[in-house]
Amino acid sequence: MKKNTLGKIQKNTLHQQIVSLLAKRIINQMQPGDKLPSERDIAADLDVNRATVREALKKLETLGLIEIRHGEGIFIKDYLSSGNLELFKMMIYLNDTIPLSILQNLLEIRRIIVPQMAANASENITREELQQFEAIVTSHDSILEKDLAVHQLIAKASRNLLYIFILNFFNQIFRDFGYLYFENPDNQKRSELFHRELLEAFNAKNSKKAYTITHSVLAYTEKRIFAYYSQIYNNKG
Amino acid sequence: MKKNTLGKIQKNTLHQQIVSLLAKRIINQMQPGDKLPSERDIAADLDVNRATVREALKKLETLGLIEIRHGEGIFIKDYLSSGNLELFKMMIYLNDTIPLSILQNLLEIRRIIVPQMAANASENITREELQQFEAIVTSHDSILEKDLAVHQLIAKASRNLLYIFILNFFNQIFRDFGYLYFENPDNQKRSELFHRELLEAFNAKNSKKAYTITHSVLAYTEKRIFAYYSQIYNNKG
DNA sequence: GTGGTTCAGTGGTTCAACCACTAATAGTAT
DNA sequence: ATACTATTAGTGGTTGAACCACTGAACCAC
Repeated sequence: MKKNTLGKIQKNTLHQQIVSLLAKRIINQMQPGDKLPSERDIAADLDVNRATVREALKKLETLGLIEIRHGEGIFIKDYLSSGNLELFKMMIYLNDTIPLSILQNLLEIRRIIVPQMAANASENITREELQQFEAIVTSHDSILEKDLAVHQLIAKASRNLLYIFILNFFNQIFRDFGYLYFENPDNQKRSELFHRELLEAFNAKNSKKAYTITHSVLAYTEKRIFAYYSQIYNNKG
Repeated sequence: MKKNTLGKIQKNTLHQQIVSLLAKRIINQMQPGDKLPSERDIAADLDVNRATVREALKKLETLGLIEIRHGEGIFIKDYLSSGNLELFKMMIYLNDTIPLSILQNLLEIRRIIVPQMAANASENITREELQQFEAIVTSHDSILEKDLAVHQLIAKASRNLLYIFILNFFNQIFRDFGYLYFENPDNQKRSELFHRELLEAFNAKNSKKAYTITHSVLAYTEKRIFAYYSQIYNNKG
């Protein structure tokens, strides 16, 4: 079976590896409508048990990448029509770096959604949540953790469940890549300023200001990240 | 929900039933951090095989509802911090009807995102896509299918991958509940008008108009749906 | 043609066993 | 007493073989 020949550290479980393997193969080499080999064939091909393959397939199905039809087989779905954000996230993580275009897409939508979320929050935030906000701002956690916590609090205070789940998506990505952004002290100070200003706006229940402040910091973030990327490309070229 | 000409044949697989069962139990009766019984105990309790339970758990894990730790057990995650939109969707479908508050949340965010998407699309749409748009508008499909297709085309033309995946979320829900909305001829005409107007705006590459038109029809939709709900409540009370 | 039957191939489920990891405990050496 | 190690019980991870349930195609009878 699977001999771990002391070469690599196999941190991932077997079915997780199969998920990555199949996902890459599907996205890069197959077309919607194509039929995958049978579970038995995949298992034999990878030299693993069929149950393990099934667990991997179950995940790919949940992501909207494949459709499993009893008695027929496994088919590639048109994931541009049926894929969900989790699939999008996985596609990002399959590569080592986020392509600039994808990053732009991500930041653009974030800039559209989050300010409105902040505006809603300013109108609905409770006294208790305001205290939590203050506790976050004055805490000594890392700026990344503080920023994530602030955003999560905004989403909660918006009183719109959907905002919470959408923000989870951004936060989960930002948690993995955001440390790079906050290595720059200027960026760190900018976010700390944002937190203080937003807290003020919330205290004043000024939704328009909350919107503007949030939009402003997100625009700043975008500029800085693009500048960072340009720098990389220039150094390479 | 789904319109089936002949009625209700639903043949859920075993592990799908287990997903629903466990999801309901977790959401209604358990708290984040709580420990689920072991896979063996769950299997014995439900009188099914452990492999079947594992497939169900795999799905719940992908949805961000639980965390499975090798050697330790299965724990409820704080899904308000880690759940994704697919979990949100499943929570909707666990009940037979969407609560009005959730529907409001859904429509509100749709009204924020989709107009911007249309504005982007008007600037980036290709000649070929314009022809596809026209083909959709002049086709004889049901208004629901046409509307879904139009939205999907907008998302594609926006040249932002994320819009596509976000729109999938809305479309998948709208596909199941939208037929109700289009039973009303006025709503049907309103959407057909929207399609024609938007096509015009796209042809003129008028992004501002595209935004306004889209925002307008979404606002109309919201009003009609709320009116519909109010009617229901009045009839009941 | 139409409808039923058979059959091969596929996913769905079961069973029993073992592997791998974790936390807690008991035991040992210092 | 303290620190370290070995053991152990319980958990998820994986395996192999077998059978069930569904689908589509080929075939047959009418």
